[in-house]
Amino acid sequence: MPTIGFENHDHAACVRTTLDEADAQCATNGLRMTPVRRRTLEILLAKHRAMGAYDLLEVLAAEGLGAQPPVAYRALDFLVKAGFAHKIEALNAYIACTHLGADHAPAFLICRGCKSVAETNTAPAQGRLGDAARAAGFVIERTVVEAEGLCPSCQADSA
Amino acid sequence: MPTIGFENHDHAACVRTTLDEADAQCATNGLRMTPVRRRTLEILLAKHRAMGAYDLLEVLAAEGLGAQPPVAYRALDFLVKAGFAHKIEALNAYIACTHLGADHAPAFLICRGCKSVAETNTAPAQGRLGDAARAAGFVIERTVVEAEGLCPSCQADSA
DNA sequence: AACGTGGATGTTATAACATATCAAGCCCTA
DNA sequence: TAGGGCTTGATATGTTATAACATCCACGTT
Repeated sequence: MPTIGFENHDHAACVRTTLDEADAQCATNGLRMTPVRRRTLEILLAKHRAMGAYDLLEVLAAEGLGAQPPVAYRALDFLVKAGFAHKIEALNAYIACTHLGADHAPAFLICRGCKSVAETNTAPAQGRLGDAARAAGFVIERTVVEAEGLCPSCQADSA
Repeated sequence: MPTIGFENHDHAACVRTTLDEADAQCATNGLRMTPVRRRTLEILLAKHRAMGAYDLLEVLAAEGLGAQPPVAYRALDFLVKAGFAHKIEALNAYIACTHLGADHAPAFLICRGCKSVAETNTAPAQGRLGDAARAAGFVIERTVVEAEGLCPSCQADSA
C-alpha cells in the first residue's frame, strides 16, 4: 500500500474510480449513497486536501444541496463510518480516503507548509503503542496517528 | 518509562513532585512560572484527566484568576510548549504530562468508557510511519498518537 | 392503493472550542 | 528611572460541532 499525497497522478481517474468503488461497497453492504453523500465524497476527492466541514458546506450550499451545518456533518459522519473519508484530528478537517477497499489503520503526514496531507498506514498494535496497551490491559478500538512536518517541496522552498 | 494512568498511585505526592520539577525546569530554561500557569498545571495534575479549556477556565474563574477564554488558552499554550502538558487532539482537551523531564514523543490511551487517559510513549519515526515518511521524503516534526478503546475496569463493567 | 416503519434530510438554535486585538501592568536591566 | 519585552485584562468575534424536532421519502406489507 503506497503513501499517496505528495506525488502527481491522474486525478480525474482517481476521483472516478474511487467513487465507483464507494458505490460498489455501498451496494454490497446495504449502505445508501445519497446525492449529498456522493457529492461530498466527490468534493473531497477532487480537492484532494483536508477540508473543514464549513468549507465543504459552502460548496454544498452553492449547489443547493443543503445550507446548514448538520448537512455537512451528517454526510461526513457517514463517509467516515463507511471508511470513505477520514478525519484529521490535528486539523479538525476531513479528507477522502485514498486506500479505499483496504482494511487499514490510517496514518497521515501533514505538511505545515502547503497544508497537503498524505495518507499512509500503520500497524499501531504491533509497535510500542500496542505493547503499552497490552501491558496496561487496554483494548484498542481505533487509533489516531498523525505526523506534522514538511513535505519534500516545502523543504526545498524553505532552503 | 511506564504507562501512567489507569493504576492507583500516591496522588498528592505526584502533584507535588511534578510541580516542583516544572518549577525547576522553568528556572533552568528561563521560563516564567506565573500564578495562573502554575495553578493551571496544578489543576490538570490534580484532576488527572483530560480537561477542556472551558472546564479549566471555570475553575480559574472561581478562584479569581481570570475569567476570559484567552487566560486559559494562554496558560495551556505555555504549558504545552514547555512540555508540562499535552493536548489530546481526539478530545480537544488537555492533560498534564506524566513523564516530565523525559524527552518524549507522547502517546495516549483514551478510554471511551470512563474518559480516563493514560500517557505512554512511542518512537514513531522508527516504525512504519517513519518508513513511510522517509520513503515520501517527508520530515516529521511532531507526532500525534492516540488510541481509543476500553481500559481494564471498563472492560470488566461491560462484561 | 393505503399504511407503517425507518432512515435521510430540512431547519432552528445553541453548545463547545479557539483566537484577534488592543490596552494596561509587571519585571528586568541598563 | 526609562525602555523593552513578556504577561495579563478585557472585549469581541471566529470556528467547529451537535441537540432537537419536523418533514420527507423509499420500501415492504396489507
